[in-house]
Amino acid sequence: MPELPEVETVRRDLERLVVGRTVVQARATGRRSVRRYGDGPAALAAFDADVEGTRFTGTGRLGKYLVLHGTRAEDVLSALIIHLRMSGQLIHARPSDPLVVHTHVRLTLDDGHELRFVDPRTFGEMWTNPAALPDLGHLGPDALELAAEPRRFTELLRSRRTMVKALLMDQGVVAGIGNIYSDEILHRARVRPDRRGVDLSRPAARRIADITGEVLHAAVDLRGSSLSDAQYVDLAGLPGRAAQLHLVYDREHLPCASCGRPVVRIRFGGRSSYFCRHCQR
DNA sequence: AAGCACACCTGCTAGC
DNA sequence: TGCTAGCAGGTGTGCT
Repeated sequence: MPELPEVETVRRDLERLVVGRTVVQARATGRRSVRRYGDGPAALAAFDADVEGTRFTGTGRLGKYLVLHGTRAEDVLSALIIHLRMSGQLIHARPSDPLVVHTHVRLTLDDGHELRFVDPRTFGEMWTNPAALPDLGHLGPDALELAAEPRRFTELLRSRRTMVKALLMDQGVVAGIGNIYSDEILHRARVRPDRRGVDLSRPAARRIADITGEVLHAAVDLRGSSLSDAQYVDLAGLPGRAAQLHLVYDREHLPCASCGRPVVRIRFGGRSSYFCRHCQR
């Protein structure tokens, strides 16, 4: 579920509530959430030992990956890397707060709070990297960073044969955009999702580059998009309000905000894509 | 290169 | 009312 604006909202909450705190106890109970430590029972203890004693010193984000930088007692740098995938949530809770089902990791902090990882579908994961910088080399530039260089973004889009929606969602091309925001960006840029990058006019590619920044910043300002199932919530468990900005996503048959014709949904690479046949060319 | 299909999971809902 | 098929914000692999 979470794309860049949702992950960025969680990062800002972590910066405020978790940075400066030390993990006095780590308790992983969900093996799949810490699967990089192996698939046996020892994986849970290995994760716990890795994280316990870490003092969080800062936060980072690359695309949809969250990074909690930290140091251990012996001044060893480490980074806790978290990907929420489809259904993961990080929740800042009190120990007395009831444990919801699918709580897979609990980190007890030295201020008495807990940082909990909740993930029904168990696609999400967390792991530590001994280096200060996590191994996220397969990712392209972060979408907000690339949007700040619109000429570079424009030429990148026009250099590829791939259909532009797939390009925007390719984390190796630009990191942080998923199914919701790619549809919203392409609608505002008036470009069909199945148009090929090389076939984009320079003005059309430039619109995508400029609008990417606008859409993502606006969504961050409203603390991310929570849909009807409320799977995405912030660190306090509260939904974001950015879904009120959606013009096409999950709006099949509803009128296009520009022309009034119905928004259509097509299957595209195995997932739904929403757009306006009249306004997007 | 690029485009599929599929795998990984649980939960919700639309339709029968 | 109750079952089931289909679908969901993501990513990785492996095959044409």
